[in-house]
Amino acid sequence: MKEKEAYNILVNSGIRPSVQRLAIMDYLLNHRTHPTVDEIFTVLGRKISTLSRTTVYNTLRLFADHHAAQMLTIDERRVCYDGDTRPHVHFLCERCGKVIDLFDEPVPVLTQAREVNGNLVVDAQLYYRGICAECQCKEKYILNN
Amino acid sequence: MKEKEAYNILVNSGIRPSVQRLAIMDYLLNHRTHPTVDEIFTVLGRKISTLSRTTVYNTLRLFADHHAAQMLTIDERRVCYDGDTRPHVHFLCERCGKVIDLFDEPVPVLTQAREVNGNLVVDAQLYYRGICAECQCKEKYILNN
DNA sequence: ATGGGTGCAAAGGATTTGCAACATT
DNA sequence: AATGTTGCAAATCCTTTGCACCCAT
Repeated sequence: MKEKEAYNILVNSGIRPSVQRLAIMDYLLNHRTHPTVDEIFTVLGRKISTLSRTTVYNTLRLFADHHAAQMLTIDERRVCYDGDTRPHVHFLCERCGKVIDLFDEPVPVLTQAREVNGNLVVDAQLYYRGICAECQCKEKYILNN
Repeated sequence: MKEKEAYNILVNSGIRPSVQRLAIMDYLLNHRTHPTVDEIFTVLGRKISTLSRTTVYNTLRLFADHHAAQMLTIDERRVCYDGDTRPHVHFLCERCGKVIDLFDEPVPVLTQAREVNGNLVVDAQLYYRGICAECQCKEKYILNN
């Protein structure tokens, strides 16, 4: 079933399915860790031994262009991707670098392209930055010891 | 007056004013182009001949950490900075790479740190992406000729 | 056989690091 | 003297590019 899901998303987004593209979309759907190119390359490269970094770069960009995935530029160092295309807030922990989904925060919903001051808005992203619950715990622990 | 403004922002933000820091803050206040490190280095380097790229990197990061300027990660290729710390939307044109301020769009205002699901939110950024008015014009022109 | 897709190696660019020199208190 | 700041060069890391090969239609 799960493999079917990746296939359907690609076809519905107008992307020709290939072995690599299906594997990468499948990875996105099953790992809600907001993976980077490198994470995907490292993990999938073990299964598809010929997989190249270039293909991962090309594929993820293709997904983003076709709105089959969200490209996140919240981390200043590297781009990461989210297979969940529903609008939601992303939180970056400045300590550990983790990206967390926040589904209960209000987001500007952009169901279709919208005009603002003559500019055509195609995509919207709301980013929060701060310190995640886990890292706050660690810091309190260190202070008390 | 203008130089005073840069000075005041630094001191009020708890940043020791140095020649370089004042010049960089002054540049930010007088150029609402969302400059990159390279833009600032190139322009200011002509006045302060010893200025180094490293210092520009360090200084801008310092400003962002002290909330004396906003760090924008809207462009996946490079970080840029905004001297205007009022909350507002940033629009990136995917054609020409320009970043435009949108002050009339609703933004989640974050006057102070806020807790969301145990995570401490310190900063919020709302980014729009699309095609700017100018680039739309150009494209229509090309289509009709 | 044609166009799209992939992989490799090299190049390109942005950012960080290590360290010595310098300024400021 | 001590601390914070700066500058240079080298290193690092992410991403793109050019090109040859391959696969499917």
